[in-house]
Amino acid sequence: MATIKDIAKITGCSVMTVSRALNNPELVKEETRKKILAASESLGYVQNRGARALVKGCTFNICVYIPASLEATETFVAQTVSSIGEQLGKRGYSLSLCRNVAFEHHFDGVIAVGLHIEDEDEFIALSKEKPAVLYGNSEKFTNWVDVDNYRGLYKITELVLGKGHKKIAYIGMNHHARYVVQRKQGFLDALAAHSVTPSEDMIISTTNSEQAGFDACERLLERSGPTAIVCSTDLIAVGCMHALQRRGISVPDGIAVTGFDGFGYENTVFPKLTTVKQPLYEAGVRLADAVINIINGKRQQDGIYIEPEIKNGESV
Amino acid sequence: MATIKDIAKITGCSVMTVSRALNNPELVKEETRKKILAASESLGYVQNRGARALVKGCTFNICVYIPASLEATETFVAQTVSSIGEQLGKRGYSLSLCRNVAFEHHFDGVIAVGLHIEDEDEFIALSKEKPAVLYGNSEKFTNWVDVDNYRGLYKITELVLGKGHKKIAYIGMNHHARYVVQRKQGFLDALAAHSVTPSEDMIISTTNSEQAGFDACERLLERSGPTAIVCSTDLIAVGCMHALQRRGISVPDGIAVTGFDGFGYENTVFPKLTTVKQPLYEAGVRLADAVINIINGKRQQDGIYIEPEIKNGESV
DNA sequence: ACTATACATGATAACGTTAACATTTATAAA
DNA sequence: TTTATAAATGTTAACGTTATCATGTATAGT
Repeated sequence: MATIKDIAKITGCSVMTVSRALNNPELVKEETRKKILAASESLGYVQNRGARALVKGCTFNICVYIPASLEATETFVAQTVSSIGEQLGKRGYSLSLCRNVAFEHHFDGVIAVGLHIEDEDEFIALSKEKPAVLYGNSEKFTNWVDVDNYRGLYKITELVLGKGHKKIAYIGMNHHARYVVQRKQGFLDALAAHSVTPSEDMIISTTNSEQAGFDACERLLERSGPTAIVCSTDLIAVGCMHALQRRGISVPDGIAVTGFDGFGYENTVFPKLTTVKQPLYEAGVRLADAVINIINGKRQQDGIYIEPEIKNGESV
Repeated sequence: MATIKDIAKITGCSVMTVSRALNNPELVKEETRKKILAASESLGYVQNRGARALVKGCTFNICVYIPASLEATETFVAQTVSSIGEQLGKRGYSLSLCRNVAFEHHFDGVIAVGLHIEDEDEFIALSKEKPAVLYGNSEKFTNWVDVDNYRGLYKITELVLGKGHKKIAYIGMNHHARYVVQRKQGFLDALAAHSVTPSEDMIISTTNSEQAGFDACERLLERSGPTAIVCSTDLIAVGCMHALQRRGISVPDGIAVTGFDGFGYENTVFPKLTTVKQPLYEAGVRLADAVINIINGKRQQDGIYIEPEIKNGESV
């Protein structure tokens, strides 16, 4: 592998001039600079990040932390990681995936994906020492990027309301996470804004699975008579649609159904599910940019909400 | 950040002894070693990979190459990347995602995911200089890891045959990739092994989408009368099932359907789709291990086929 | 006790790069 | 011209680690 020494030898100038020509070209006379750039090109020179990191005191490596409880291959995790990786690559950074809080690598910054609420304080402590960005919103900490789950559900609920529905059920999730609360609140606030009073027995909390959606839907059909079911995830919505189909209730004419996520499942049901698409790609880009910006001395940012878009199917 | 110099100062020995205690503990007297390890622990020492890389002449960074034509967020790509990342992390390596052939980072090895056949030669040339592993099989190159698409389709076709089906249709793909051919061949060979002659008009090639599956199924129903449809992907299978449902043909009693991929869509149809699950997690682990093994001087390996498992639904 | 060997540790230089300061060369001001 | 200033380039040391060679200290064999 060619080094700046090789370039210096060829061009007859010092390594320092070569270093300058490559990193601060404005400090080098045009003639010299051209000569050096040409030599660099012809040798296929690639900067040795290890050496640069050593003297600069940074690593050009970003740690992506994912709690052990989340599978690396889960759609949400995988797509976010891959998107972060792409953006980091573009900006000259590499990525180390960490599955436990004992960080074994040196890194210039951390991105936490799917952080548990219990681990938030520890993460905040870490952020005092290193640039750290959180995927997911937080009240204790401003440095985060998140999909606006509240707005997403608000928007899709408005869409449902716009079709004239008044008896709207909600199938939410029952685990302890901020987005669970926020999605539900988006639903409730949209109803309130349109002066629709939600009835207690039309709001269900369950786990995020097709089966749970199926069961919840059955319960809804037995005890209440909704004309629309707003689901907090696509998996739940898919379960719902099967339950409806099984009873011969057509969608959307009998009952309208909506989802949330847009990971692909929305296309596999008939009719296609109207859902809110999580902009995971954009989230990855924003997360990567956010850490790098902080590393480069930009002030810690305020939380960024990415507004998700509605993906129209034919289920409303 | 603590360095081995700090540890040396505390323990009163030389940096070299510290380095040895951490990397080749058997070369250091137990008493000294314990003292050093304790100091290392208490200082929260983490090895500086940049410095180590510099003197060792390697980077502890692996390049993951994905052609620009593939989205980083595509399920297949994202899950593979994330899984590779996890395994690399475990083994002390970081990862740089590259979207073009001009590698801008130093790296110890490359993993190519979704390499185009046209780019194979270039990749082989690269593999002469650096450890390189290909995801996907190749005839020109032994260093690959792949899901055994042939076996997967062979197995699921046998499953269908085992239920007594003789008139079995196949909906394959029409783009230029080895796995496309291999899946189809798996289907054909399984039929041949059971002395079933495939009829020309029951073999269709189309694109990988729900709509394409739907259309292909309609065509099949009009001109031939299959009792089972083996699909080359889950998306296609899902399209098929909708077409059947639309015509009131029950699955599997009217017509049996199978898929391939297992990315989650198999659970979103009713009845659940019987499919072949691509072991993407395992593939990622094997790919990461393969590069690292080559880096560590193990002989270039022979191609590894990972046998995919059938995931039983209720569609056969 | 005295060498020969194994074991344990230390000193030095090197990896490729850049920061900090030093020097040279060119340009402008007097 | 001379001096002051700016522009361009060079020298040296340092970042944290390990390879290599050198040295010191036990242990065993005679």
